[in-house]
Amino acid sequence: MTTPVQWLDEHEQRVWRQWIRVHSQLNARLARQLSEDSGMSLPDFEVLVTLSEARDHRMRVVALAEGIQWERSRLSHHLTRMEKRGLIERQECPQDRRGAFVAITAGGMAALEGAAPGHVSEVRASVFDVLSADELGQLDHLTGKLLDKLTGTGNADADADA
Amino acid sequence: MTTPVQWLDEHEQRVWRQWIRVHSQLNARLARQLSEDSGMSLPDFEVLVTLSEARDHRMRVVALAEGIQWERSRLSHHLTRMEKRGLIERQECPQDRRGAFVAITAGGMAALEGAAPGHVSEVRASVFDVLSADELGQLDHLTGKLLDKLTGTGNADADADA
DNA sequence: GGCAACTGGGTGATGTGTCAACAACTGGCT
DNA sequence: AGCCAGTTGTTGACACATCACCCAGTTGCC
Repeated sequence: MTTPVQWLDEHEQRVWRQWIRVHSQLNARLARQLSEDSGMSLPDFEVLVTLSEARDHRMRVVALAEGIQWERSRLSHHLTRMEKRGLIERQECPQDRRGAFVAITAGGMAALEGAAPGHVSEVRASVFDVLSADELGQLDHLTGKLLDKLTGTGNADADADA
Repeated sequence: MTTPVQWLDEHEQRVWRQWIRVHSQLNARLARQLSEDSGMSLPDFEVLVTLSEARDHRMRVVALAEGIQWERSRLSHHLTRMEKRGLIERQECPQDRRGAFVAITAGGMAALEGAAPGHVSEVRASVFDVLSADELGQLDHLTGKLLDKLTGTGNADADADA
């Protein structure tokens, strides 16, 4: 069956490739800055930020995974590496003996505090300083719309007419 | 150093996290679709598309790396894996005996042709069908602006400290 | 010619992401 | 009580990315 495929037109293709390149460039730049400046990866940073915002600086593994939208096994592997470097530690959970807490260590907090300013500066310089207030609003709107489609309701075509 | 760090305000932070999530969700979805549907990864696809557009369906390794903006070693590793699966092949380059051509094989072309429709449909469904013509224009503008900043191809006359 | 410097491409080690499978535990059911 | 389904978190295997380094061939320069 040759279901007619609607290919991307020239404009769409240009935008699509541009979009992909923005992401990869931006990602590469942020990763390099963080790595060179603080010896930490973007995923490390994400984990540390989330833990640092949690009560008692610790969370259940599932909650952390949920918070940063990672698969459990990815998180587990990553935690193992971070634990080896002393950034976080695992703690037993008495309430549910299958479970575990992940806590940010003092060293992890220090690393985070050392890394944050440079990272934020880079984000600012690469993104927000480039955009006008108007453009920031557009970006908000666009990403919001795309995210709704991507996460919202899978197939249900409930359009949020805001 | 006591350089005052200008943190992201609430709005910027929301947009930033939204942006990151759009990227990771979209990537995950496209990767899964391609993998389940055609047993191929997003990077595989990128390589095959670029090769298929080349004259004689082959390119020098450097040119390919340049075209898809990869580091050479990443490409080399990836080509090794793709060669094992019969998607591409390496050929000697008589003009420069250090060099090599990479060519897409018949199997690679077939795989690409099998994969393309589903991939394009997914991109369309996840992105372009969601946006109005106006929004597409905004996205074009925004990504263009960001990319200029990231790659430094912004016009030289604008920047002071270089 | 001869030598240094560079370029094209590859390799190995290590960090990162995904999938499938697993043991340990919980909780509901009878 | 015993059984079974579901959950929590981990592991192993493998694909992918990055870094540092290497080798062979080319180029430039004397």
